[in-house]
Formats: sequence, structure tokens, C-alpha cells
Amino acid sequence: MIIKIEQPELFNFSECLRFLDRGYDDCLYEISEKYIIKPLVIDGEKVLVQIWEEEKSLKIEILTGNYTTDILQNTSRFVHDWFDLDRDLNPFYRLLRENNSHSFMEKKFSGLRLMGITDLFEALCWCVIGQQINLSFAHRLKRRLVENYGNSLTHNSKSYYFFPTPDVIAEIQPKELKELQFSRQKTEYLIGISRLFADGSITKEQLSEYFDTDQMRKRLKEIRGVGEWTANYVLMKSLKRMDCITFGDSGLNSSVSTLLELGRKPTRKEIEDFFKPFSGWESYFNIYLWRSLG
DNA sequence: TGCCAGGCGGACA
DNA sequence: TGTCCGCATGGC
Repeated sequence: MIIKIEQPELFNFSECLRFLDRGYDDCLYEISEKYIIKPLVIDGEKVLVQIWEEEKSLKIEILTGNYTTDILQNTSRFVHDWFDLDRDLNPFYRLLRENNSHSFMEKKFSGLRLMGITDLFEALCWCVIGQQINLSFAHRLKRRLVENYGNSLTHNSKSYYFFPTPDVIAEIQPKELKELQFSRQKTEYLIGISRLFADGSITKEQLSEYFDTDQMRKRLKEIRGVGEWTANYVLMKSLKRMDCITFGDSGLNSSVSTLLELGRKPTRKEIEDFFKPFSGWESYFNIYLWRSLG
């Protein structure tokens, strides 16, 4: 069964895949130049989907798993959310054009979308794993966690993994994670966050009912292990809030430093000023700045 | 070898 | 409220 999705204006599938790949061999999807394969849980059913581009549309095929009309519909919805297809990027591109020094981004990265991490729990765990270590090591740690504690399905004798569920991580003994080279801090944060999700203390639905981004940020920062960087990262990637800046992010610092030709780390004020013209589109500008790192 | 990595919490003034 | 420090381990 193949689902067809019309591509929105200002969309570039290759740019999106490139952003997902970046040579890190992520354990939660398989990516090639032409397609991406990802296992999903839709309405409690495990399905493996392949997404590719064909004649200006996106095609989604369910490779394995039982599916109903509802599952097809919700798979399509997932892809819309993941690739941020429902957003009109014209206003953002206008802002890029109005700021001469940034207009190169419109041409160079045209059609790049804010690739989401739909699952809030996964997004938070990924942040904790990635805190203060280099990205290649972070991906290796994530792979160890996923392959040791996540469910999987097999297709063409290949295993595709799901991110572990909160109840499973909540029960891991710290010693086990230490053996996988997780620091004591990361272990403590991961298990704590998992407990909150396992007992329903926090859910994405609940968080999305907050009045605005500031309140969501405040709520997230009450969680041990969640600081300003993680809160902003998660709000842009999972809640799709458009007004987030990942202050403290080394990649963001490096990008802003390069574009301003500072030769040093930018101050918080310099970053705030840099983002000022992009009010309401900070998250997208943040993503495009990451992309400009290469 | 030393510094840095898509930070965070806690101590201290 | 702002700043400094320890954590913990791989990559370059």
C-alpha cells in the first residue's frame, strides 16, 4: 500500500534527508540518498515505512505490519509532523532576504524543514545523551541504549529498532548503563525522566496545553537534567514551537561566531541581537544556522 | 597532550 | 541574578 502526499511549496526532500543523516548513522532510521526507512508505532501497531520522492510528491509505503485505514491516515499525519509539511516558509524566507548577510541561506538550503522528534520522551532522552559530549559519541551511546532496551522488527533479515519505552528505562539498574559508558549524571537524568513519563507525571499532550512557550519552558526546566538548552531543543523539535533559541549550544555559538567574524564565542546578548530580526521564526533560523555549519 | 564537545546542577557572592 | 566549578569520556 502506497500513500501519496503532495509536497508543499518550498520543500526539498534531499535537504531534509541530509539534515537527518550528516554521517552519524542514526539507529532509529535507515537513510540513503533516495529514501528513508523508519519503524513507527501507529495506534499501537508496529509498522515499517519507507518514504521517497517521486514526481513532486512524497510516497510512503508500509513495508511490514498490519494496517487499517486509520493507520494509513495516522502514518501520513506522522510524516506531515516529522517533515513539518504544513508550514508556509514564505514569511521566513522573506526575513532571510531582508537581511542581506543571511540571504545566501534561502538559496543554499532552500526547502530544508525543521525535522521533528515527534515523541517528547525520546527527544528529552536524546538531549540528555547529547549533553556536553561530541555528536558521534552521542550517537554511539544512543545506539547502545536502543539496541539493548528497545523493541525491534525485522524486514529482509535486517533489524529496525524503536526507542525504548519509559517503563523499560525506568527499571534499568545504573550499573548496566555505566557498562554502556553512560556517565553517572546521564544515567540519573535518564532514569528520572523515564519515571516521570512512566507514571504519567508529564505527557506531551499536557505540556501542549500550556499557554505559551515560556510556560512550557518553565515546566520542562523543573525536570532534573533539563536546562535551558534541552528545554529549547525539545520545544522546537517535539512541540514545534517556533520561538526557541538553543542558548549555550556549541554549534550555534560557532555558527554565529563565524557569520559575525568574531573569532570568539558570542555573548548571550550578541546571540539575542542576531536573532532579533527573526522574531517568531527563531527555531527555523536556529536550524538554518546549524545547517550552515556544513 | 590538552582542549573541546548540540550542558546541567549546585555553590557562592 | 550572574558566574564559576565538577562531572565524565571520546575525538581531534
